[in-house]
Amino acid sequence: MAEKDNKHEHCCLEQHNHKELIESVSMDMPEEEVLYDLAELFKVFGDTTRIKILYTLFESEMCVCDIAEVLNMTQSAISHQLKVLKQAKLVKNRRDGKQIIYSLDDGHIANIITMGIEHIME
Amino acid sequence: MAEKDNKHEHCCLEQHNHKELIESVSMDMPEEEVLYDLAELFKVFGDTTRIKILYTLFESEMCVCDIAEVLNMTQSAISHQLKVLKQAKLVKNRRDGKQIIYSLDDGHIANIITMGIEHIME
DNA sequence: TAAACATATGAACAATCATTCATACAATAA
DNA sequence: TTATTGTATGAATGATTGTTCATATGTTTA
Repeated sequence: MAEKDNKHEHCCLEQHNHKELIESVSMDMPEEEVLYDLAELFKVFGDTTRIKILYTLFESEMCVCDIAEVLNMTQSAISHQLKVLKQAKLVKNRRDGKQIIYSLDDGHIANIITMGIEHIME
Repeated sequence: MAEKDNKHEHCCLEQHNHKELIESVSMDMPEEEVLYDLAELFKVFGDTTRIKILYTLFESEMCVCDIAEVLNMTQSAISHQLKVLKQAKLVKNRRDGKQIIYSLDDGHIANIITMGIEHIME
């Protein structure tokens, strides 16, 4: 294997074994792709509008227009965010005549949000 | 109370009771401040560098320089992100001579990340 | 068919963010 | 004290993001 480029300049005078440390960390560190997907997922939860949409859909499935009314936002803004939520597989939709009905698409959503609530409540 | 401004233009012809819907949604919707804090928390998880730092600290407490070496990033970049993690109360630190030792500051971290992993694994 | 309705989407803009660079601060060693 | 080491931080920059506006797509009604 080739030498890795060291972005950090040096390191503190090591009483501990750096090689062992780096090895054991990279053992348990997930693949880069998993880390990326994980961050992308949490990014989706990192916006109040999307959190509100999820809370709204906890109540019941709903068409885009209803969500917009409930949250007092434009149809366009909601539609854009629903697309993000759908790409993250957090919501799904179905057509009912002219309307598109959105609903939650994952059982973990409530758990993830609950965990977050528990943390901020200390 | 004054009239609420309607950002959405109108709404789909309502077979269902909008007032009831809006009422029951706003019943279960958390306070704006909670929603904001919640989104801020998930935002912190929404970056691969910070996720990597958390995974690193799962292994053991560590000084800034070690984290930088393990992740092959500059001390400055790590330090900036540790500040974000600390503000979110996800890590804490203590001084040991010249070094600042960082460690995890919350029991929910592993659970939140695990939930995320479970979702992306479908 | 044309008109109305519900939703989706591309472009534009302002706001936010992660990293880099330079430098400041704090503790120890000489 | 001065030099060195470990960390923090402000400014600058390029990249990303949420909303708005205008418009396109798809469905139903007249």
